[in-house]
Amino acid sequence: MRATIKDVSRVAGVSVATVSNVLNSPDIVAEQTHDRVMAVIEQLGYKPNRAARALQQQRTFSIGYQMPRETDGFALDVFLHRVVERAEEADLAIVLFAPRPGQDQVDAYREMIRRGAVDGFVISATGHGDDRIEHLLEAGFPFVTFGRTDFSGDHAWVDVDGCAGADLATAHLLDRGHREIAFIGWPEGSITGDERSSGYRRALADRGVSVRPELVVRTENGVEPGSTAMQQLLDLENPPTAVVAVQDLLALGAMNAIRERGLTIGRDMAVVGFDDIPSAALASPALSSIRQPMDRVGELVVEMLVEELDEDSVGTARTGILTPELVVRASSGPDGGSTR
Amino acid sequence: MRATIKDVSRVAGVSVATVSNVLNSPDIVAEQTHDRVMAVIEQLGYKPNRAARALQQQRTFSIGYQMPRETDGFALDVFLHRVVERAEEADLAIVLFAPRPGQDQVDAYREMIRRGAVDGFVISATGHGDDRIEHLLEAGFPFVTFGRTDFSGDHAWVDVDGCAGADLATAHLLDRGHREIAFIGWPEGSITGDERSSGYRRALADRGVSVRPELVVRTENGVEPGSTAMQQLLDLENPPTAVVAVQDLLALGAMNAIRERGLTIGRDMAVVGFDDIPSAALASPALSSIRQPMDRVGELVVEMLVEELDEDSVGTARTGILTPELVVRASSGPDGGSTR
DNA sequence: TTCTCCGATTAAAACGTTTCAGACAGTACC
DNA sequence: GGTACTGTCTGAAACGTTTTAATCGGAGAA
Repeated sequence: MRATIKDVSRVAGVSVATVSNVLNSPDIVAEQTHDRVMAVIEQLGYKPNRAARALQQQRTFSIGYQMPRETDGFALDVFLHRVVERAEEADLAIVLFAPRPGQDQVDAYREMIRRGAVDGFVISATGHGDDRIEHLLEAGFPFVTFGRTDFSGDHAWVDVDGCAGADLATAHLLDRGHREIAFIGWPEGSITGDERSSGYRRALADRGVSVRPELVVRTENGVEPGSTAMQQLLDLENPPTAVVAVQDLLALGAMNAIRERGLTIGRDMAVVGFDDIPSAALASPALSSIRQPMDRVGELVVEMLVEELDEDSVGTARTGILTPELVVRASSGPDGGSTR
Repeated sequence: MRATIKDVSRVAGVSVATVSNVLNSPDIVAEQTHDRVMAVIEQLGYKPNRAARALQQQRTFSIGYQMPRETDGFALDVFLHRVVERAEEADLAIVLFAPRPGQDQVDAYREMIRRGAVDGFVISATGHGDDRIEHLLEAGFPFVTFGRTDFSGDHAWVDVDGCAGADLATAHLLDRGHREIAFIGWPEGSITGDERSSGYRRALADRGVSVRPELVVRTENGVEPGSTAMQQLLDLENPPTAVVAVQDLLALGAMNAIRERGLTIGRDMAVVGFDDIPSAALASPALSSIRQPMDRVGELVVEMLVEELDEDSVGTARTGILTPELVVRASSGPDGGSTR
C-alpha cells in the first residue's frame, strides 16, 4: 500500500540505512547516491512512517493541547490555527485531548505522558492554583503556558501585557479629554485581572490624575454584571464620563446600562473594553477594545516549546511578553485628533 | 522511565504475550493470572505505548482534522470540544493539521495519509467543488464530513437541516402574526444557503402565504451587506414587517439599518437570524436565531467515523441529519403566546 | 609492498507492541 | 495406555524506522 523505506531501498538498489541517511544525514552520503535515492523517494511518494520513527527515536513528534471547556474572550480559533501552522513547520503535530468525564484534569496529562503520546504540552487557561503546572514541573515534562502561573519563575510562558493594555485604554480616554474615568474590574486575586487593573492605575498616575476609589467597581465577568456595575457608577453623585472594562462582556453590559439611561454611548459616556471579542466589532456603536495578538501568542508558544524540546533543557524558564493593541471604534467617542 | 510491557511481565512473572492478552483478550487468560497482572499494571502505572501499538497494528488510533482558516458562524470551540471528548471515548486522538504555506489543501491530506499519521478524517467547511472529498474517495480513505458535498451519496456525512431551521424561523414570525416576511439570503449556488432559503419558502407555502419576490434579497455574508440589504427592503413601497436572515451577521447588519431609520427592532420590525453566533445573544435587543446543535454534530461525526473504521466498510454512506432549534429573543418582538 | 586511514555503504540490533503457531499439562474419552 | 481435546501460557516474528558498529575498496604514507 504505502511505500516504506524498504521499498525505496529496493528500487534504488541501496540499503535501508542509506535511505535513512539520505533523509537524516545527507552530508555523509555520496552526492550521486543522494540524488538517485531522492529521485526514488519522490517517485514513490515515500514519507517516513510517524509511528515507526516515534518508536525508534523515543519521541513522538507531537505536542498535546488540552481542549478548553469554556472559551470566554479567548480566540481559540486563531490561537489554535497559528499553533498548528507553526508546529507543522517544526514537523510537529498537535494532538488534542480532554479529561474523560469524571477524570481528573491532571490525570489526563499523566495518561498522555505514560502512553508516550506527546513530547510536550501547550497549556492555556492558566491561573492561580493550577495543579497541572505543579505536576508537570515535578514530572520534568516539557511544556509552555499561555498565561502566567503560580510557578511562572520555573517554566516557560508567554503572556500578553495586560497592564500595558489597560494603560493603553485608559490613556486613550485621557487623550480624549476625560478625567473622570471609571474601571469595571474583576474581583482581586486573578492574575490577569490584577494586571489589567494595575494598568488602569498606572495610566492615571502617569498623567497625574488621582484615582477616585468609588470609580473602581469589581464584579464577576459577564454582560449582566457589567450592566449592574455601570448602573452603580451612573448613580454616583459625581458620575464618570468614561469607563474602562477589564473584559468586553462587562463593557457590553455597561453599554446596555448606559443606553437604558437614555445616554448616548461615545458622546455622553465613552467605553473601552478588553480582548476585542468578535462581538465588540459588531456591537452598535462598535466597541473600542484592546486586542491581544493571539496569532503571535500561538506562534511564540510553539517556538519556545520547540527550543525546550531540542535542547531538552527544562527549567530555562524562557518568557515572552507581548504587547496588545488598541482598536479604536465608536464607543470611545468621536475621533479627537490623536488616534494613536 | 515509563513502564513498558516488559516491565510488567517481569514483575508479574509472566510473558509479555500474556500481559498483552490480559489487556486485549481478557477472556482467554485465567482469572487468577488476570488479576495478578492487572495489579502490577496498576501499580506500575503502565499504559501501552501508542507508537508501538500503531506500528504493529498498522493503525494509528488517531483521526485528523484540518484546522479551518475562517470560522464565521461556525462554533469551532464547541464542535471540536465534543469531537475530542467523543473520540477519547473510542480511544482515538484528534490530530490537527493545516496545509503549509503554499501547500495545496489536498496535498496536506495526502501527506497525512502517506506518513500513516491518521486512520481517518473529520472534515468541516465543505461545499461545492471541494477537491478534498474527491481525492479521499478515490484513495478509499475513511472520512466523515460535517456538511454535504458534491459527492454526498458516496460518503458518510452529518448535517443540520437548514431547511427545517429556516422554516422554524419563518413559522415563528408567522405565528406572531407577520405576513410580509422578507428573506435576506446568500447568492444561489451554495449548498447551505439554498437549503435555508427553501425552508423560508416552505414555511410560507405551508401557511398559504404567497412569496413576494421583491422581499427576497441575496447578498454575500457580513454585517455591511446585511445593512444594505435591509435598507433596500425598507425602501420598498410596501416594506416587510419582519425579516429572516440566512446568517446572523446579515441579521445584525439588518438591525443596524432598522435602527438607523429610527424604527424599533422587535416592535416595528421583527428579525430572526441563523447560527446563533455568540454576538446574537449579546446584541441589543438580543437577536432571535436558529441554533445548530454543534455538540451533537461533533459527537455524531466521530461516531460515524468510528463505525466506518471498525467495519472498514467504506462507502456505506451513512448520513445523519440533525434538527436545529429556535432561540427566541427580543428581536422577534414581544412574546405572543406561542413561543414554540 | 604493507600499513593506515578515510569515505561510503551496510548488516543488525533496538524501540514496544500484537499475534501466530506451538508447547505443555491436565482431562475426558475410547 | 493411547488419542484427542481444552485451557493457559509463551517464543518469536513482525511492524518501519534509526543508529551503531562493522565492512570494504581505494588512496596516501612509510
